Amino acid sequence: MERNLKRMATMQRMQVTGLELFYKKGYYNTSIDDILKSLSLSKGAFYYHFESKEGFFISIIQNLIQQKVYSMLIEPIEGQENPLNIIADCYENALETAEHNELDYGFLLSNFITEFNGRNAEIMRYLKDILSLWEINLISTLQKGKTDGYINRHVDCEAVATYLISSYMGIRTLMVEGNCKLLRYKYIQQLKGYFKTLSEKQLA
Amino acid sequence: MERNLKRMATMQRMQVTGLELFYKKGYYNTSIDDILKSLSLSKGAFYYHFESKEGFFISIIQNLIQQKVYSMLIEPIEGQENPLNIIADCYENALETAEHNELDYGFLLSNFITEFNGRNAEIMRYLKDILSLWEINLISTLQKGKTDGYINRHVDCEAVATYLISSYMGIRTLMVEGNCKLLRYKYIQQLKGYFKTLSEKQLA
DNA sequence: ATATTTACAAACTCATCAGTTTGTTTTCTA
DNA sequence: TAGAAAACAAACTGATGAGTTTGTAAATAT
Repeated sequence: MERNLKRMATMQRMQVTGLELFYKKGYYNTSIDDILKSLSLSKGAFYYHFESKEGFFISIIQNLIQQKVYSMLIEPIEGQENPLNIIADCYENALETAEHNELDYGFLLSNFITEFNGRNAEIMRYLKDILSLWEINLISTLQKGKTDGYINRHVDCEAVATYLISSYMGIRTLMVEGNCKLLRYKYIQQLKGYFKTLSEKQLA
Repeated sequence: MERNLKRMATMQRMQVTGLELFYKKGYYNTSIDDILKSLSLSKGAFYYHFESKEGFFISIIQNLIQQKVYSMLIEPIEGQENPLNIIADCYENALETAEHNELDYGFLLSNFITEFNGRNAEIMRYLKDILSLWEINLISTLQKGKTDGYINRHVDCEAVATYLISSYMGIRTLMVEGNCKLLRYKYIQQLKGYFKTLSEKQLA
């Protein structure tokens, strides 16, 4: 019993450190040795727990990235109030987190999609699945917003979801350089302006 | 005289093929040998013309990427008409190009910024400069739109420029997977809706 | 025509990396 | 408490990659 716990602990240590380094230096530019060195572990330990570098990364997607995207970007959006307000708050919150250099999992997703596109179809599948999950949830939240009278009935919810995800990824790419705080402010300001066009009671 | 011409031709062949492969497989995941093999050239040829892989890539930025971003995304925006319409057309045009898998240099920029962020400060500087050029041009075009009475005077042009660049990068990231044509349609549709909030004569 | 520079080719160096093998210690089990 | 399985460590393998060295044919200069 105790053994299984230790096993899980070691695996998770590797995954957490692995994700950190993959994020900082990129997957292809990070060696297994880099990860092991920063943990004072050996190759033997790694290949005892994981079958390959690719398998290791897939386990990171499933155990860390997917969960975090869900808890930071998907789950907070569900609610009874005006979805446009909730989404704006959620985005602002996520971008503020990103500002303090903590891991932003929405950005991670976009980062890795960029890195693996055309290079590893297997890993791309897993990443795209998370993206789809996010998209589907946005769409249904927006549609509920229609039913509840917050969003104009002529709005194309799928298009809005696409636009929301793309602009989020884009602003995060921009935030890697320059004044994050200012960028976040500008972005949220424009986002809210955009949301007004979707609102049921459009301003005159 | 003839010699210099040959020199330039060879260098350009390397740069064009290099960019193509760097784009497809990523910088760190593409070896000099990959490029040389597809050109039937040798290491000697490469290191005769370029001092290093990094120097080679910087020359690609300066000779190919910068020029193309300018000619595809910056220069077409200058004009006397309503800048919002021109920008929408320019974006639609660029996204249509991207759909047919031709090189989209705006996307290239965002791609490489993602890849080099935190990994190569030198190259990042060059990439960020191009981004700034784009941004500055967008801002001044939008401001001219104010003067000419196309854009509402309360609009924050810098914020709009940020929003425009970020959403473009984001939508291109999304377009690497799934239905490009549909994505483009949705995106342009929402963009135009957003533009209405910036317009001088707001719809009732 | 000869000497020299240019524009490469080919083979090599040295570091790194994913994955293997073998050996050792710790922990659980019977 | 012996033995077996688990959880590693350490050294190795084979491939690849950036950059170097050496050699050579053709173009150019003198």
